[in-house]
Amino acid sequence: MNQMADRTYHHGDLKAALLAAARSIVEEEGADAFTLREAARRAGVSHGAPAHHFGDKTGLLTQLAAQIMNERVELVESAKVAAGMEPMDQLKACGIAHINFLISHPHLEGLCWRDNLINRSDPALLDALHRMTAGLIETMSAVTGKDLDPDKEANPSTVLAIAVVHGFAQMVNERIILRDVPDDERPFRALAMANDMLDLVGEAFGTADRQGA
Amino acid sequence: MNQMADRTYHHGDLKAALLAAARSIVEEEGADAFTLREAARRAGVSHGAPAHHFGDKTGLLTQLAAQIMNERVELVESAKVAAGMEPMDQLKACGIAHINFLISHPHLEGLCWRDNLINRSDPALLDALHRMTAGLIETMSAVTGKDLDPDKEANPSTVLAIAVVHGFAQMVNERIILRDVPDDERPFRALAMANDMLDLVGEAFGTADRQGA
DNA sequence: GAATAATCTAGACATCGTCTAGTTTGGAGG
DNA sequence: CCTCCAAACTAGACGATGTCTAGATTATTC
Repeated sequence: MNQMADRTYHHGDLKAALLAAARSIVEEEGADAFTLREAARRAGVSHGAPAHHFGDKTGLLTQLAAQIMNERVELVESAKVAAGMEPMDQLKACGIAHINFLISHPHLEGLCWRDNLINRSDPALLDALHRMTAGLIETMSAVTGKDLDPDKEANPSTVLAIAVVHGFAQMVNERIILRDVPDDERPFRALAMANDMLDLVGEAFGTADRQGA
Repeated sequence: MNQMADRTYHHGDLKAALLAAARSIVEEEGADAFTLREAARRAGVSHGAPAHHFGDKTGLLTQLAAQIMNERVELVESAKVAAGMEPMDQLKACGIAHINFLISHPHLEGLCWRDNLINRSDPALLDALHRMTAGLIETMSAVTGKDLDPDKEANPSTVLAIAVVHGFAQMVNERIILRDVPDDERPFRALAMANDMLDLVGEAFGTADRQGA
């Protein structure tokens, strides 16, 4: 083929190139628009090449999803550190950081929950998910004053926190709210709205430790 | 073909048969598993037949999605009526009804937000969505004592309510919580957890007229 | 420097959505 | 009752996709 004339038979770092191609496809056109053949085309290799590095389509997208999840966890952790020492400030910063990521990369986020496209049982993915919840529960322990088990997520406060963040992001991304706001204004408006909402939730957490667990 | 021997050339009510087939496919195997050809197979017609009634794949799934959305709205409205006159009771009943539907039919729910599979701008779909938010805002007006505009969704309380419900359902369906609970026990456990969570949220609404609900 | 493993190509196959041309049937108007 | 038209349906084709297989090319190791 012509397009491959200017490279050697062996690509060199095809694995990374395919992941990058996949990321741009998913980010621009959504997870459903991704095809192995298009990724191969963008990397300048034949349609069969990806199989050698990732096995199949699911394998490639699973690695991409793990990459994305870890990026998100790190962004949230940074925001938490930057928020100072006050637990409630940290919690809110985490919430805003999550929402900011989710509405900034809706398609990448969407990939991470698609059972038919990725392997949700992949160790790297489970690990990233665990890091995410553990970090939140740690913060939540400080806020409520209770010593919550980082390996157990099932207390009402923690569940509420995750639900609010994910639900809000979904509402923005699915255009359930802010439907008519121009695109360049949406992130700002969404974050402002998230701010108001999280303040409201904060009142619930303030009362949480008065009741039994 | 053999399977079509026992019916006339004209099916009679192919449109309904295809919608029913589509529903069972989506419900059992998820929206991604749906194919026009399989739906046609289940209805006992050729693979080209669906086009005449729905145009294309998106057309069929869009009609199915509208059907599902309307079912959900009606279930929630029933629950609200059954909850009595107390606004806070009504609000909680709505939340539980939403969550109950969402975790009972995760795949059907999933279909309703898939941009690549359905036409989110379809009038019937938009109408169902509007009915859903309007009903909630009505209830929310009674709870907060404020006269909220049913055509505007953007006040913190309402946003929080929708976010919590959708977020919680997503957490259950995506196995972020209750991952190791056996399937037959999950709905019960999930609803109990939803109950606790919604009680917590109730405090955030600052209901002055709340009386030991 | 040769043997072996890794990497990549190229073609095949089944399946999918959609298009087109042709066949069957129900029903309206005479 | 008959004719004729439009709606309903069939059947084959096309391009695209994921995956498999056999073979070609290159890196690496001994």
